[in-house]
Amino acid sequence: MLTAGVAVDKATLDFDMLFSYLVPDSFAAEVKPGSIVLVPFGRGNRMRTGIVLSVEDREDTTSLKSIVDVKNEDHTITADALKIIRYLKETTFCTWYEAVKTVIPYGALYKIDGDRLSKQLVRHLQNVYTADRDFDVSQLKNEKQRAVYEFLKSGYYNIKQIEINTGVKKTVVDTLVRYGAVKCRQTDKDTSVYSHIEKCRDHVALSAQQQKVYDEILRYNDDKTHLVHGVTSSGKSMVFIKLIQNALAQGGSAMVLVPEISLTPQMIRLLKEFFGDTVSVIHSQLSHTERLLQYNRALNGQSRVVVGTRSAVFTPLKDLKLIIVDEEHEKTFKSESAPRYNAIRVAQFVAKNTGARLVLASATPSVESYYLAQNGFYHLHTMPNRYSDLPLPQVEIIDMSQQAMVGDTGPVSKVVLRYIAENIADGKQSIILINRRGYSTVGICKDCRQPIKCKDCSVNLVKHKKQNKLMCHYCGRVYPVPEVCPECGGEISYSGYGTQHIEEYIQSAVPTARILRMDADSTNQTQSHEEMLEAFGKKEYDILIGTQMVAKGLDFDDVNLVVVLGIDAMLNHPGYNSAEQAFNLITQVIGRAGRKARGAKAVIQTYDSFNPTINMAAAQDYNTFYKGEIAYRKLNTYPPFCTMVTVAFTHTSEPVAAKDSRTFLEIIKRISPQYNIPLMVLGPVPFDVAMVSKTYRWRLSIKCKNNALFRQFLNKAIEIYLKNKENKSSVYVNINPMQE
DNA sequence: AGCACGCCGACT
DNA sequence: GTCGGCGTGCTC
Repeated sequence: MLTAGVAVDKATLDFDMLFSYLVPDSFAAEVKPGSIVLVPFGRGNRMRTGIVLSVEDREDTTSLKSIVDVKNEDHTITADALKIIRYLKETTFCTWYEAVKTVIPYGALYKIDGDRLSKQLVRHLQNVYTADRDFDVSQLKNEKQRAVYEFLKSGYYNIKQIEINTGVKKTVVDTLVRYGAVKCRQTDKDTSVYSHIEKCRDHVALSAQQQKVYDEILRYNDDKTHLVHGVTSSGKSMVFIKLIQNALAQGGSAMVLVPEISLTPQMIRLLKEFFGDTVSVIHSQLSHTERLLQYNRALNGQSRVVVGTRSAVFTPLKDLKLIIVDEEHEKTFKSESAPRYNAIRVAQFVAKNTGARLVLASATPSVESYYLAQNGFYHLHTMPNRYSDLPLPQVEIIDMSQQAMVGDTGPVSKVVLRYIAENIADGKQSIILINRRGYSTVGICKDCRQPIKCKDCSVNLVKHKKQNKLMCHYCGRVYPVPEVCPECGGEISYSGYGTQHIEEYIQSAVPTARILRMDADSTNQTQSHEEMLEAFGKKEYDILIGTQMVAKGLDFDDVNLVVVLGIDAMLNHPGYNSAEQAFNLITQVIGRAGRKARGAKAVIQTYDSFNPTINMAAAQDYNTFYKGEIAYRKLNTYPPFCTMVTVAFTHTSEPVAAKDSRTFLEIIKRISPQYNIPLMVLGPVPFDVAMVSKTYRWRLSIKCKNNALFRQFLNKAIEIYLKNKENKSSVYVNINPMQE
């Protein structure tokens, strides 16, 4: 009898497996790996969706339930996709269904409707409009019609784009179509803001430095990863373009992974300009429809270039020849929810499977990548000079305790305020980095000295002035601003500076400044991040104030001053890699200045002016930083000299989470001798933020060598833990987490 | 995660 | 006697 191995929805780690179901004869032709099926599940035989991962003929089929309904999308799981699903399951300790849903754009397309799977409303097509140039404009009746007609002369746009740009409703467009003034056609739905950019460039002129790196990368035909270490503004992007051209010329395709789509508009624009509509933009915000569309475009060879965030690594491009990971040090390439994969590791797996070249690039490579490159595991390519041969900005470190001694106690020192004013007077722009959003970062009672905390999370609430609310940055819960201390009735004093407060402070010190604030709160109001960056690029603002999102990959000609505020908190953050994170952030943001002109300046404010990390970042001295950091990692056995594995235990009761984590430690102690693997276990300890959304979190940190035997050992320990019903906490595993 | 089973106290 | 609260165990 024909049976299917099915990954079932809502299975949890403690009973996850591929469940075998009978394939009824009526479905025999339809059921294959990749099929979406409806299966009875559990005692109540309630219907659940599942995805078929394997089909086999079996003798003994007694006690198997049968598949009730089947749907096949217009794609099935490719052999490569199946490999990736197994890879995720094997290396990230996730469930089968989590792995499948991540790799393939399924799930929300069908809903359970009795004993049937029914397709939800899915639209692949949309109407786009353009002006008919042969139409006699004098026939148009009014101003609105003329405005729409003029706008549509520049290309094809959908209704939403027309509305945004002309302020006109659909009826006007319909009227124009009836007149014959505007032509309408149906196209694949692509809501990307970049969809209208057409191919307009072809020729790439490389500098000697760029050409050398390009040639070197192509010279090797082994399967080693390449690492390009190029200073900020060294012109890495054009090397990428030429590499992609090379891949396409061989009939292949290419993938570009970036940390965050909305913050890399310049990279996307560049790709669109060179490769036009063969480019697909993929990110986690896509709707299921769009994701499926892009997936199929890749599968059938319509898109040859994919640019996207970490999930784009799963795109099934045909004849993949090249994967580029830009800003490879960024922590967004690591997923912090299940499946907790690292897109760079997945890219290496994909590259190995497909024979594609993998190129990682950064001005500040992760310590791990650089170590591997230094030791011959990666090919290392360096670009030490800026493209324009302009010098890096001159960096000044301002000691805030010294400033305080001379009576300068503001959050932004008087020197910096003067630089800002001077820079505006010169017609130049400034970027100010303050890595905390909100207004005041802490409210403390003057009587009982207790900070005001979230009721559901163990973190201090942040005051947001514009909304006049206290907000929890962990769970998002919003509180009214209390008149007095909720504990003792004392007076509350708010302190600590977030982006909103700095914006207000600088505005009052430099009243004429046109300030743009960009952080997680500023996005969903009137402008998207893309639009904000575009407005700043058009010099509609003098100053860009923001969190770390202003540090990434931006390329503006007229930024001649960069200011780094509040970096001390980041350096003091617990975790073995806090120095690396701070070094990268400072170096990257300093690199935003002086990209097209001389005399650029950067300022770092700190209470710790002798801090070596700050000084090395100020000197843009990656190599010295790396040497110190790698020595520290080796001495203390931190990555890359081991793998850090967090095993987390979560429960609504803190003592239970604590007890269960201790129980797990005992299990590890008991069974590890049988495996004979090197291990170092730290903890259990509560997480740095012990409670999030009413759930307490404890963890063990294991230093190990992450190989198949270790994963087998850890799976065994988890199995023993879950088998004992006295253990109540949920457990999850995170391999090399980015924080904690 | 659900869901059903079953053991217990409470109540017409 | 039976209704339902929640602890427990199972899911092809």
